[in-house]
Amino acid sequence: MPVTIKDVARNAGVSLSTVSLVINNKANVSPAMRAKVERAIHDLNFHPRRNARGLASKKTHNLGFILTDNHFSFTEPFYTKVFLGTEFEGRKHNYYILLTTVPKTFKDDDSVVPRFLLEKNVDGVILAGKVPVKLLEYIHKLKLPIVLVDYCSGRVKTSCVLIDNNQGMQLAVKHLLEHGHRQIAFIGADLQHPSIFERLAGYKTALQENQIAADENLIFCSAPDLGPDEGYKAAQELENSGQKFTAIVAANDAMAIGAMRFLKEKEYKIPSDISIIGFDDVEICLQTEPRLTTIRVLKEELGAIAVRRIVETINEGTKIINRVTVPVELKKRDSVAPVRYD
Amino acid sequence: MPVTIKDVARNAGVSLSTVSLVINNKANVSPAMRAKVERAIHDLNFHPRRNARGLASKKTHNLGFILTDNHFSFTEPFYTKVFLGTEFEGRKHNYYILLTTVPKTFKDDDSVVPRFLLEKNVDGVILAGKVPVKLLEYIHKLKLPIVLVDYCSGRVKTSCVLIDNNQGMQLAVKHLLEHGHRQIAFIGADLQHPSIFERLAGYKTALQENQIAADENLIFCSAPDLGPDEGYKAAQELENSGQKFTAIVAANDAMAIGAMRFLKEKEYKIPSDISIIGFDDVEICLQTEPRLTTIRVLKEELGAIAVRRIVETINEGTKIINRVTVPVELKKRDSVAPVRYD
DNA sequence: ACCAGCAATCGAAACGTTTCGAGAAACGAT
DNA sequence: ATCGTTTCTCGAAACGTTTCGATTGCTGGT
Repeated sequence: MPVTIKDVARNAGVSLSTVSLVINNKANVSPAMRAKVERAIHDLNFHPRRNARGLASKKTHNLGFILTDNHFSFTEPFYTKVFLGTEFEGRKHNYYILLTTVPKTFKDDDSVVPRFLLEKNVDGVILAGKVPVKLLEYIHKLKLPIVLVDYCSGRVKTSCVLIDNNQGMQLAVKHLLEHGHRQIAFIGADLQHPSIFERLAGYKTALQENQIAADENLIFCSAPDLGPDEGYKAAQELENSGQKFTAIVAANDAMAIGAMRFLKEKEYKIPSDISIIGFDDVEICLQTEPRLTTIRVLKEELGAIAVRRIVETINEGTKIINRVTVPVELKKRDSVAPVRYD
Repeated sequence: MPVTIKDVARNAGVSLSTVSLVINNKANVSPAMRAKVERAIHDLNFHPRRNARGLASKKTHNLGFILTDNHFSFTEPFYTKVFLGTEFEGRKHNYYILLTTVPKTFKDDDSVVPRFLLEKNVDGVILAGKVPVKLLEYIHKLKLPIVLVDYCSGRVKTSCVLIDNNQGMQLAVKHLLEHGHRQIAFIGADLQHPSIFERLAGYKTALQENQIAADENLIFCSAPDLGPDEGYKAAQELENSGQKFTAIVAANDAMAIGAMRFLKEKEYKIPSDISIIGFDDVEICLQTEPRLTTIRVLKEELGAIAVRRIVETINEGTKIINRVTVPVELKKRDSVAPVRYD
């Protein structure tokens, strides 16, 4: 019943293989033949089946997108945007994205390995955020192209799409310095994650470049994750520590928002008493009171670049591994004010 | 190189078909044989290829998820959650979800028809929000199972997973009535969308049940979409109209948030001057100032139910069309206060 | 002892493409 | 004219499963 390549061949009076050549835009088919076939394809409204093509060509035209459970729950708005970026870019290249999460304690065990890997149902894999090295090694063994987003592993060499974390945090700190702040606290989390580490590094660099000694007592990185509650607690610790501070930079917006909640509960006025800057520019920043000044990260763009990279390596079979860093910008809003001298 | 069903058959000393029977858990295979085959499968670490299975069985184990461009951009946090609900429930049933958007002016044209439909790469389709009837008819012709989420079409009969909009809005309005409010405005949008229409209906019902005549001058539904900017404008119109009002119910949270922005700019205090209630309970509600009282909708659950329904109809081949309505609850937070008499 | 009926197993075709190598046709150089 | 190339087209095998009908071997009723 459904129209197949056979029907097209018959209708056009050519062989199956010729039709296939036309479909796949291969060279060495005469214009006349091509026209005839295209006519038939159009007349019959033919569309080759993905499954059949996949079996014959060993290409699925799917890409896997993997992140860890905890990244997804704590920083969902961020990674959701990245995913959407892959989805839309994927469509342009005729790829669908299969999304899945893995536990961060991944081990090489069928019950936990993403099904699309077992079933060989993807042509490449994009992984976002810090992912278990075991998983990377597993995928590497499968000989599948890999692109990492917002992470880079020393153990397994892959292409990476990175955020300019260091530069971003420098922008934030310098912005505060320009407003006269000198006691600037940093609240973050697990420094195992390179992105957070880099943000902290950027913080230190910016201070040093302005002849200010980074004070370890103003750095709070004991939180295990990057959620608002962790931000709340970090701000709490900061205040309890008795350290004087006039501004906070947070490792991401979620933490900044949590910190704002704490500060407001304590009757601090933002930004007049305390200035604060986030990182990522998720949508909520526009709805906070005051609206959160932050470092804008082009999240969809990260995903889109990852897709382009992986499609390239699929098509060209090139093994070239590269690393691209996506720039970042300071998005000024209402959570920063000049320091008060009183 | 990769291990196939053939290798398993050889290793277990049985025929291809027997292995297939075991893989698919079919009846009529002796325990002894089953054990032997399972052993071989495990020893060889065999996993059948999705593509090959798909070609032979005409099942892709993919589901399509479609929404319209404008729904996605204006109410992204809502539909993203629904999508995530499908994704996670899909995984439990061994289905992947292929996400795509269509323009709301869909016409039956290859450049716009989702590729997974052309390529016969899904076993069923979930559509969320109001979708073009042309698209429904197109999918219907393909004989694919369809489930609608947060929409129901009179033209094409399908299963639907619905929100109890009417009841939800009644809860909201009654909550305000209990706080003494009598002039309650409704801000919404395009009444062509059944969900919005039902919410408005719930608003009217609640008022009538309390012997209050619904005042058409307090109803603002001219916005084309449901975003914050539309909420802002609706609140503006409301205020410009000169009508007295002490509370607002919004057709969704995004509009409520926009309205709050307007009210704050005009120096109204929320909730002491004006109370406001949203609908959907998206995450931003927790970050607004004050935190937005709203009607909680189980968004992931909507998606999950849709997947279960569609998987049932795929497996059982049943043509049963049903409609399930997911209940809703009032989530009290800080944007409602007793009316002031002054 | 015989046979109907059933359960378990198997062989072969089918699913709808791609791809590879072979053959035919056209061409240019000698 | 002849021959070696190049260009175009085709036939057939291959991809890795599922499925259907056929076959074999049992079971139990007579």
